[in-house]
Amino acid sequence: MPDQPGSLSLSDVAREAGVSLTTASRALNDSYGVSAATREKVLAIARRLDYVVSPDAVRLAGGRTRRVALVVPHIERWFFGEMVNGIETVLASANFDLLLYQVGGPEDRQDFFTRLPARRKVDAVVVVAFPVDQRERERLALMGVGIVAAGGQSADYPYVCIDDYHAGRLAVDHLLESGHRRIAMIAAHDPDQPGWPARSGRSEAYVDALTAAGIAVDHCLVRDVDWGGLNAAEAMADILDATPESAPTAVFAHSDELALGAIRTLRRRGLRIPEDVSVVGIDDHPLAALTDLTTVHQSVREQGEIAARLVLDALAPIPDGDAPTAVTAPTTLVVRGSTGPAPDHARSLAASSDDPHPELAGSRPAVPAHPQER
Amino acid sequence: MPDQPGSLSLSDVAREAGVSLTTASRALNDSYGVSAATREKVLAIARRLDYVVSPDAVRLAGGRTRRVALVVPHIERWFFGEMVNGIETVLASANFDLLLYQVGGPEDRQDFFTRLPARRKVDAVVVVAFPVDQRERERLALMGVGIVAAGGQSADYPYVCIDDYHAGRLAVDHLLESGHRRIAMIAAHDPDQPGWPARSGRSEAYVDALTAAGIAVDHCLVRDVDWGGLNAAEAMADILDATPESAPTAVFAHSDELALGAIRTLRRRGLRIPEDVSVVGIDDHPLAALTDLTTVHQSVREQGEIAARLVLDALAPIPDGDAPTAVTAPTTLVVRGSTGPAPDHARSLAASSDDPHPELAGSRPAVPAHPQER
DNA sequence: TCACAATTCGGAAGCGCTTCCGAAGCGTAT
DNA sequence: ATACGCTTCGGAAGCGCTTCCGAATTGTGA
Repeated sequence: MPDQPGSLSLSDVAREAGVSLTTASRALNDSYGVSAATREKVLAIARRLDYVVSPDAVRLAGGRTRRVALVVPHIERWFFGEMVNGIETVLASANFDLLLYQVGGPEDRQDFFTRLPARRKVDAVVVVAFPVDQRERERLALMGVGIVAAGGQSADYPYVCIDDYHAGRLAVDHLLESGHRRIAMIAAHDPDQPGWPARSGRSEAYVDALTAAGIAVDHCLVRDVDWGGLNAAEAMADILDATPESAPTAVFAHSDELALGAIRTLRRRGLRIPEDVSVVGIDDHPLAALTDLTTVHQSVREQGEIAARLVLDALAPIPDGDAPTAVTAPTTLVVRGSTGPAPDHARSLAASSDDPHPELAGSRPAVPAHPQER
Repeated sequence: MPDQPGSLSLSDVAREAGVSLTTASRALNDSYGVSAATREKVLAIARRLDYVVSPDAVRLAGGRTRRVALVVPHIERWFFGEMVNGIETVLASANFDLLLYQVGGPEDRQDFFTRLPARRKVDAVVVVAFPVDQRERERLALMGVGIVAAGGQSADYPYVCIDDYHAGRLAVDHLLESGHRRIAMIAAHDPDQPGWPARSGRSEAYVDALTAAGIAVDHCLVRDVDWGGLNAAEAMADILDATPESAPTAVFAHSDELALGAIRTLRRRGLRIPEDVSVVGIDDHPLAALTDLTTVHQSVREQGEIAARLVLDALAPIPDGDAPTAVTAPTTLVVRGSTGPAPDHARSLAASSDDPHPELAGSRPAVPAHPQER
């Protein structure tokens, strides 16, 4: 069976150009050992005939595949999509193809690492935001290709990620500086991703920041939920229920999506944001801007681009010794309308133990805090 | 250069098993012309040696690539991510690999269709939610492989999509039934996707629904913006500014993200949702549930799965004549908290021409309309 | 003018696999 | 016992390309 209907081969081009297969090949690649004249002739013919090499043949004959595998948990989630976006952009412009492997649930995962479907198919693999354990690392090694981690730290591979601790501090310190003392935290772990370390960096930041401010962490204010806004909403309700007399005046969510969930619950309880409680997330999800959410910005797309460059470096014929092997992307606090100063009475609370927000039920709506709105 | 470091070839397996290359190959595939005994032996050896075929060699020798190209505009957007998710899931379980091509802006597009980077690399291509024009269709045809369209209607290829007109009617009729007469519409077109027809189906529905209700469409209430929540927010402000004495009591947004943008503007203007104005979107984006947005649900993931099945059908050795060539996925109205009955005075308006919402500036916040909250 | 080097090119092997076709090996009917 | 058919297997060609190595051509210095 021919390579593909309608495709012609290099030998066709060679014949047409009146040169040998060898020369044609060289004209198309090497460009050494071929005179400029013949090279031009071959190229012209190739173009005229609309010739396209067969990547499989190239590969078989000893070349690289020019393919890289992308292993990503949930392509439909903004974070991963954005990451893939960045990776695709630079890899595509370097003429690499992307093989997408979605490895979500535990079965997927099991299957992926045992079958190793990308084996013999790619020059490198980038693992997006997801921790690989020892056993999985060994399987991956079997592929015999370079590996880079994007969106997560890794001791074993070159990686790009943010400093989760720093991001957490930015968020929590912002709350602290606004006078908040009772700060809740909603952390999340992906149920499919046991032991994702990123979260713990953010949690650590929370603990440290409070401690540094002389505040004891109250475990009634902390929840760790499965990923998802709805779960965060529940967690928020939980926290509120657990602290009827000492509700938090602020909440630090590990991600914007969680923050949005928390906000829903707060609103439904008649609490105003930010007058009654401030909320801060992490990510700067596009919807954060839309919902006026204060957050910690990270450029996921750029991280993707960097990851791709890490791949390219690793694949370079003469590995660049100076090429970075680990880069941490910057994060910055973006203050929007969901955070504000702590309610006055909350500062001098601790004595009165009745409903801290007796006036809320009938309170007036938030004054539009955005005079700049067009 | 060997196929890949550490990989052994079929001939290694054959030698080890004491059979010929031919037999080994047959044992691994055909399973015909080989006795059960030898087949088992070969399979056992292959397993023991951890043998993996070289897909490139297979391909070269005449097989299929078992790869399909995915052409998608913006992988980071929920809709596309979800679609890819669905496609990946079924294609992966059919042992196909996915080549991802992100074709966003016009340059990308130009480049993709002229270079045709997927040429000679795949057995089929699925074009996600994006209209290909005549010239592009011709280029695509050059690839000589099957093509299916996902998330958009196409006269030329098998496709799966929703009935945009129907979805639009569901949304607008819902508004109408709630007594709204002044209904704004925020449509969006992707600046990178000239002439996306989906939108027009939704717009048509708007016009038809109003007409059927005996309402003339007021162009002051309609805006067509570039894709994005922020743009929708601006459009909403525009509409409000343009109709100081006859503000809409409802808005129909072509997508949830647009709806969220509109909501932001409404809230900042001190308007309550749904007491003062109702908002309905389309998609049932995960955040719609979180933000209590009434919307028209579509299962994008399922559409992806269906698209993948269309691909599989097209690739089947004996094409199934009964296989569907076009399927439209169902849509259903999901009523949440962002829509409600039209304000009383709006129904008998038309006479008084002063500010229709004089009391809004100091109005009370929305009563939590969700007693079911956990 | 001749020897020799550099340049430009072609022959052929081989990458890992599938598959056509023919060769054994075996059983059964005559 | 001979002939024939079926099953099981191997040889070898070929998929489209790269690359080693040697041949032909051209140019250079003496």
